[in-house]
Amino acid sequence: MKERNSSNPKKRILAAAISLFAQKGFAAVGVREIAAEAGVNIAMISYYFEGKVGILKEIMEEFFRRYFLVFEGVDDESKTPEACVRGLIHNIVNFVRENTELTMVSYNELPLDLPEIAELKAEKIADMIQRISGLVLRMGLDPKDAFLIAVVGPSLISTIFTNFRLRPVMKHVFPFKFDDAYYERYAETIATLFLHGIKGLAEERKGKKRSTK
Amino acid sequence: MKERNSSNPKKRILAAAISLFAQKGFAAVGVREIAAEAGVNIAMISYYFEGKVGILKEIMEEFFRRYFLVFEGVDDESKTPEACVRGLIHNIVNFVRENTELTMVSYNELPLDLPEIAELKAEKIADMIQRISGLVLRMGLDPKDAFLIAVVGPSLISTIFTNFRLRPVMKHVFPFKFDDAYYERYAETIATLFLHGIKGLAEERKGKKRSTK
Amino acid sequence: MKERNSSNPKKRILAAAISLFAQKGFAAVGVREIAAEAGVNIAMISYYFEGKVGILKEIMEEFFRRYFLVFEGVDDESKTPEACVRGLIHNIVNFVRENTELTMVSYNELPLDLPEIAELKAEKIADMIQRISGLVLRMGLDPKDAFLIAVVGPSLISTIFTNFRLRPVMKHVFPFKFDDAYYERYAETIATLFLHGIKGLAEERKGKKRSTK
Amino acid sequence: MKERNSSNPKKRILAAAISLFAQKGFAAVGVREIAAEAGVNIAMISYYFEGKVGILKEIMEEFFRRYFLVFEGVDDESKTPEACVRGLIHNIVNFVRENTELTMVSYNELPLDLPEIAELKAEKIADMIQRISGLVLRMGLDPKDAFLIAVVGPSLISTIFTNFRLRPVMKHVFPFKFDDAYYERYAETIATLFLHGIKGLAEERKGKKRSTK
DNA sequence: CATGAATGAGAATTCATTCAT
DNA sequence: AATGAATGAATTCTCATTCAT
Repeated sequence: MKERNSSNPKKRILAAAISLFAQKGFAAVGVREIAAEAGVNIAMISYYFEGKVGILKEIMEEFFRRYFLVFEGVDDESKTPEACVRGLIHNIVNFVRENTELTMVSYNELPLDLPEIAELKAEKIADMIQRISGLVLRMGLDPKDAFLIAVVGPSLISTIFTNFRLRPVMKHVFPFKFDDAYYERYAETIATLFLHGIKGLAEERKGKKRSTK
Repeated sequence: MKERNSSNPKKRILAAAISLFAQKGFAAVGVREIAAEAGVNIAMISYYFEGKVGILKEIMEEFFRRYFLVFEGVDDESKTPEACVRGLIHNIVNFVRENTELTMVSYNELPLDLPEIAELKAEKIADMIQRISGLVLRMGLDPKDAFLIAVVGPSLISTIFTNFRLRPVMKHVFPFKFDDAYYERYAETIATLFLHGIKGLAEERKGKKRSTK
Repeated sequence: MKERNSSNPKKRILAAAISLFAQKGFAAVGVREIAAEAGVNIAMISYYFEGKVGILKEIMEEFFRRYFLVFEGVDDESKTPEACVRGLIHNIVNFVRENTELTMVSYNELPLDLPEIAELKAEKIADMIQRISGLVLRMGLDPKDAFLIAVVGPSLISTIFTNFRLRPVMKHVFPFKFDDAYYERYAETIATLFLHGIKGLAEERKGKKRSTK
Repeated sequence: MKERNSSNPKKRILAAAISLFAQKGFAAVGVREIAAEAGVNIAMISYYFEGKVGILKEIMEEFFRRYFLVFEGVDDESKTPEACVRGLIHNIVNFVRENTELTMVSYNELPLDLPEIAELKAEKIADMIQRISGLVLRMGLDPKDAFLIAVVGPSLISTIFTNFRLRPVMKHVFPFKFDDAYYERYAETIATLFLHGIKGLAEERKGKKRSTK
């Protein structure tokens, strides 16, 4: 992903930081460590990023920039809702697969209180929620039912992200081969899980409405 | 939960640390900050916990100790599998609700590479997986299908935990009142979501088996 | 020597301190370490010795008290000077052998600037020099020749003490068995070395005096 | 020796450390004290030496580097053994005179157990013993008699080193003027002492051999 | 652009000592 | 006589940043 051996020092710093942040968390990594890993002088970090948090900002912006692309073109009117959801899930799985460390850095830091990035986070999160909600709507849930949307959307995302997030501690317990076949089957499985789940929710909802009439 | 105004200094340190770690992450919190928040001398941290990581260790051990209790008595033979799962989900939601910060500290640090707690994590994770898997089995999935179990179990847990984990950034977007009614409905909702989802997976599985015969 | 398993806590502290100071030097040993080694509560050190330096003071006083006994009764008029010197050297070797750690602690700290024990050191050193000088005199050197006495006395002492002092680093280079036979031969050897050396000095001295007449 | 007012911060740190270590011992000196004495920022100590023991390592390496030079060219075949020994003793006395603090720091720390420098010490000691032994051999002792060599060599060295080592506590007792004349006479005196002593040992040895035949 | 040196604040930890019990 | 808790200062070391070159 990020070229670690690039001749571009800024890219090397970014690549080193992503790798180290993903492994240890932002706060636990020092600039000296990043500079050493990137093969760059320490002063270059302030020069290019105006400090350590500057790196994190660029990382998170890059993450959301790429992440949002996943939602482009998914909501295709010509396809059935089910096909849309299956396609989206495949795309997200593939996205995280191809941007694992970038995603983990951003996802791990999301709930932590770091004043310097609070604004950035708020802005991106609002954007993100809007996109995922739009899609869940198409899957048969009543648009007026914000609650279900607010439950199902994050549940789907957290399911996928957490699969990667806890990989380091889980891999010793679940000895799967994480190859193309695994991810193909994984995406299919959670698509089935959520599509049936959503259908169940929608039916139950209808039943309730009728009974309350 | 943890008494912040306890006369017991060790408990005060633990309470202060849990709160600060949950807010900023373990690495971003200093011992001076903890000591100040707990109203104790800095040296007391080494005295009681033998260093900063000692606090985290006790926190994680306490988390898992309490967390494992949730699974006790859930697998009741006299109840239907559906009732068991609904009960478990309620219990987990209530557990996280009552131990939010404790849970978040442990859950946030889980994927981060902190050598001093690697062993502790590995041990607890293995235990945890075993318990959750046992329950998923009862819900109608074929015991031989380790893959589905390895997908559904973590998906359920991550859904609940992430609901709390991303609360700080989400609360501005979803302006619900997080009261008893909310949590009641939340637990019911994801119970329905997963029960229908699992049923869907089980049926699809049967269909495949038959077609491959 | 010092009973490590004594029921007397003060003696246990002293024994532990002597051992640790001898190994690492006074400044490098902490009171907690001493207390742990002695199996005693930390507060007992202040209670019995009024602080860490108090232990060192008692150690040095004990060392000099025992060391001075070696010189008692050595200067026997009925024996030849040579016999006196040989006897003294044997006694010193045996003394250091039986009080190795006690001696090393005191001897190692001797040149270091520790204000609290400066007075103690000055007092004991003056006493010590007087005793050794008296003996060197009997060995044939002119009493008026303070210079020779000031050279030979310390040379003899430093030879013996350093043999023990550098034992830890030397033992890998000189693989002797440090048994009774070794020490017997060692004492004989340096007695011969110094007796012949002193005789040589005395003769040269006479020659010079004559030539300057 | 070490320029204390050098513009080179590393040299200033080294000079300050040597002076303070010689006075109080390695363990009793803090890095803050060294930094203050050297007029540099505390962080520079880690920057240049990677910690406090790093300073000691460089000091000891520098000591041995210089000390070994003293033995170069001493073993001159064209001179009598006596002349060689007298020359060596002069050289050692002059060396310690010109490198007093450097020597004292190294010599004082030699027997103390400091794990970080254990390897360095072992290596240098082995080297040192070899050099001194080679010279003692030339003085008439039987090369097969390792015991005598192991006694006489260290005795000579410890005599000279201890003369400097105990200077601080001795100077009040022996009110000599420590000028060129003193050191000249001092070197001559111990040369005579050891040359006659060794001759005595060699003769006695021969006598024993004959009597055992 | 890039570097090595330098800074001052802050990190975690340990120190010897004292206190109430 | 003895303890465990507690203190405040001091320990070494590392932090992110900046500067002159």
